[in-house]
Amino acid sequence: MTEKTNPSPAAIKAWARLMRVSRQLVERAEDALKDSSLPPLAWYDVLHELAEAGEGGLRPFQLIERTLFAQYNISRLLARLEADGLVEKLRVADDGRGQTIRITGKGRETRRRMWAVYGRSIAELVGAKLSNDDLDTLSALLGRLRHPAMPE
Amino acid sequence: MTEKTNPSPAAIKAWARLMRVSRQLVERAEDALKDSSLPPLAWYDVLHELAEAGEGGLRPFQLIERTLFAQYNISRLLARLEADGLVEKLRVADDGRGQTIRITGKGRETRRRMWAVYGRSIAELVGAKLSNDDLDTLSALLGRLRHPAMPE
DNA sequence: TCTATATAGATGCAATTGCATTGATATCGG
DNA sequence: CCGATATCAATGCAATTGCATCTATATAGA
Repeated sequence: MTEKTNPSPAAIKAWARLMRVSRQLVERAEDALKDSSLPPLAWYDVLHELAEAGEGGLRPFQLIERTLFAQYNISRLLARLEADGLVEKLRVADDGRGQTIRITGKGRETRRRMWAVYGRSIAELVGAKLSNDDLDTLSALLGRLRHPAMPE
Repeated sequence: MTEKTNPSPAAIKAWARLMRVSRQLVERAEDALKDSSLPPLAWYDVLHELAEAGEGGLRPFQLIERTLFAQYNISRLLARLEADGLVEKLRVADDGRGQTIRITGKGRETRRRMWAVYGRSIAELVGAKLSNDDLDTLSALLGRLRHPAMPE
């Protein structure tokens, strides 16, 4: 009987901090983007993955794996990105069900402008608050909370 | 010129981990509640604050301060909680604009049943992954990322 | 007191999310 | 090759969120 069902005070506190801080940081980063009339973070996440993927693009299900967004969410987010001309959908030869999503020049440009704001938020909200050593410690601790199947 | 506008690699990594891990943990906790046919985490947050507040209850704006939910969000969440009989709204004597929200017996019971599931999630997702020392370290690091005006 | 401004909370409407399901192709077992 | 099952992606519909605004009361200042 090793299964713990009641969390320790230390676990509860760490959980509460994690919930609060992450929510607040997201909110502040979103606000910064809005203040610059830029799209929300979710768009950045997708554009970032697609930019890294290069000309080969990515299949929607690969984006789902990388971003943790729900399937229907990616489906509609891609529709919006396509409507804005930030990505293009390409039929893929070897799988009639699927498609490949590729970032466009305009998409790269939008991502670049978002990063100018988003990166500054990260620098201010995290980089300016902890030393690099502490940041590494934090990354390591968070890494141990990942689900086994989680990427990166 | 001390203002950093570009985040260090360590800051980017910590940010990315924080975003990913927190999203994933929330999702897993929400799933656990759903699997038990219980309301979402947001309800727990509010019921928890109200339970701690006791019979005196809390004003909606106090809930906003404590939970970080948006004003319109609290307004409608409270309407749902009231419709379910989990809280009651009381006119407050000294401020005609406001009201006081008090948790009901049914609300306390619902909170209790939610905690049975939520607490187990915390134990499994966090408590079982890190030692108490590491949890304390994590809490301390996250604490330094809080916005100055953030409660707790 | 009277007007201007601030605060508490609700709400109309548009956008997004969540859920369940569907349509379409792929793959597997016999 | 054929039917059963699995995978990829889209979508109808309900619920929630976000934004802007609105109503009502409180407070501050002339």
